[in-house]
Amino acid sequence: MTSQPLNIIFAGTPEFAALHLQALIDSHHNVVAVYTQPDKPAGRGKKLQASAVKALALAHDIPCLQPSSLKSEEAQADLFSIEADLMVVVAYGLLLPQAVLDYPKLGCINVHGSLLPRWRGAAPIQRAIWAGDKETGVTIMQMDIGLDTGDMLLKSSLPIESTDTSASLYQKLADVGPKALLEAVNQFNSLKPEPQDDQFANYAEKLSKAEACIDWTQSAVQLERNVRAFNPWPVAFFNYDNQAIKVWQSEAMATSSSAKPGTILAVDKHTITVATGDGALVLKQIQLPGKKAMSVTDILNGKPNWLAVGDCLGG
RNA sequence: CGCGGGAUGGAGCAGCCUGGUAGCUCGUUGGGCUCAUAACCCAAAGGUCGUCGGUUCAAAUCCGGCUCCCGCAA
Repeated sequence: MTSQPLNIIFAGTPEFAALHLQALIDSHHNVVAVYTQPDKPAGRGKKLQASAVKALALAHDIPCLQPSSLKSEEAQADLFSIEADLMVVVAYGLLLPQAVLDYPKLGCINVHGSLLPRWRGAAPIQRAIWAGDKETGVTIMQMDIGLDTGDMLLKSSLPIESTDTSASLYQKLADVGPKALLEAVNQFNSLKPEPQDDQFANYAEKLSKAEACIDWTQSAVQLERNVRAFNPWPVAFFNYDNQAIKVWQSEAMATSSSAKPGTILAVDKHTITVATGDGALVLKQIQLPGKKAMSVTDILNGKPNWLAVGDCLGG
């Protein structure tokens, strides 16, 4: 059962990647080096912040490299000086040139957060929710020069619940992903690479702040998905009283109102119902700038005459 | 030193500018009304006003330090 220990180079950046790195560290394989993006100013103080992957690498005394690109000969020379059988890439954020892909004896494999060929690209998990998919998963693939186009080695799927947010789905995939990765690494030689059928491929475009701004002319069903897909980032929001108000929890309701999209149709103790292009969106948990997310009940307790029936919310 | 908001009974807020009995909307508990209720009426409990220090006869309120939370920007 236990396969030959492999010398592995790991490349990744955020928390999701770190969990995969942890799994490899805990395995009988050797993580000989870690690649991650350069520290960037982040957070409130503009302080340089190390990635989750870097933090984990340092904690385990694994050499950590942070080139801003792998295209330069210099960066590649560093890489080629590391003896490795396999390179594992998870949410790294940098493109790997052909020379890098060819370097490890077993090539480079990638853990991708969707059931390829669906949702190739940057935001597969979020886009699956955004599109209303019923199922998603992770795909382990042999990387090639294209964007998430390599041959698939192993898939693991799971259902998307109607209450799943990108945050919750990340968490679920963070459980499935590392297991699938270990399985793939351990049984690497017996896996049969399966080409992707381009016919079913689509691209998971990166989420943007602009996209999170609620367009009330869209359908309530779509907006409700946006709320879940854009959680925890960038978080769906609307404008009211010169403030950007984030929506953390909502519900789509079928109604046939002729009110202008964005109009508040009803306010009760626990919810605010807003007209959309198709149906109504019931707001349940929202957040004001400078405040924590709170239930509509709490907001209304503090600001009784705010958000009243008839008011029109901006997009 | 990137910009900014905030910390007040269990929750959400007001009060701070113009120091002097801590208020509102809820929740909780008890009672009443009702066929009934998450509705309504009455009553009660519950707060060292984030923390440390300063000014003052007197500080939630003015001044300074600290901790924590959050929005923007990245």
